Amino acid sequence: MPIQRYSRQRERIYQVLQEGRCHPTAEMIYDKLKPSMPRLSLGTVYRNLQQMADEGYIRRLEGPSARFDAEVRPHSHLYCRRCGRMLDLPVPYDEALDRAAEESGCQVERHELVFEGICSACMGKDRDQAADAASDI
Amino acid sequence: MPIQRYSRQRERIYQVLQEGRCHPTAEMIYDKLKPSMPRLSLGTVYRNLQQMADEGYIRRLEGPSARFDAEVRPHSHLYCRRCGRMLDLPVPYDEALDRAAEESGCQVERHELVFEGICSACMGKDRDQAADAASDI
DNA sequence: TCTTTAATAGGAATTATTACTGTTTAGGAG
DNA sequence: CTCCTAAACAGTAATAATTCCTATTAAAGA
Repeated sequence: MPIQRYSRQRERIYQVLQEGRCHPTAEMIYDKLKPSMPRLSLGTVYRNLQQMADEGYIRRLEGPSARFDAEVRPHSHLYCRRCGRMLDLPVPYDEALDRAAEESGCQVERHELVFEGICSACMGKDRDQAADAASDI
Repeated sequence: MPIQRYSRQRERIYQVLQEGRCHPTAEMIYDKLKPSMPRLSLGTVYRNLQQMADEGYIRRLEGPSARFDAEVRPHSHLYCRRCGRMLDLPVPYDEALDRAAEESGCQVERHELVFEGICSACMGKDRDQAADAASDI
């Protein structure tokens, strides 16, 4: 995991993530490691998770803060990583997905489908300023 | 919208949600209404959004706090509303969904599929204590 | 071993959200 | 129409989640 430098803390954090299948929060990881690493700080956990997520070694689930929608009917969303907006997408709700998920013994009421990418508006801007294409917002 | 009682504040909050297609955060709604409702408080916005979401008049997107996963390969999740856990689900990643989403002119890199329901473990508990079935945790 | 600088610890600061308390008001009874 | 009561509000305090800041520690190349 060649991020920049090896660190005991990051290694242990990654271990915790690999061991349990529970998608722990930063705080859960902190609590788990604290006993064996008394000097560990919560900031370190957050920083390393962020870093590993940026590098693609782990995945970060869910967005930053809750958002709301007046449209109750299920529909999917696009999170534009360029402008940060959350847009509606006309991808139809596929109930078959729910039934497929229930194969594993759970009971599904609904699902949320969030795409990540660049919205059409931002794609347009890109075309105008092709020089920016390499920049990493 | 027969929640309990009519309130000007709730009406206006709902209006904002219907007008803009931007899935505003609670604070964005507050900022938008504050000029015309100088005594509006942020707590009122949060409370009414929560209330309307509970009643099903609006939808709340995204979960409570960020979680992390050591599994980088795309896979879907089940949020169990009973025990609050986020579990992996063996529903295969469907790249066709990304292509379908791009019909609208955006560029999609990946998607996140989160199911909501009751996990198999909690389903088991239900069977044991059928009396609780009616309770609303 | 020494040096350089990324990474850490610890705590302060920020942001998002909920909870609490006293005041206002919707809406039904008289 | 006026009065009453509980629901909803405003304002503020409290909590939770996350990031930022500064001095210190330590990885790893010379």
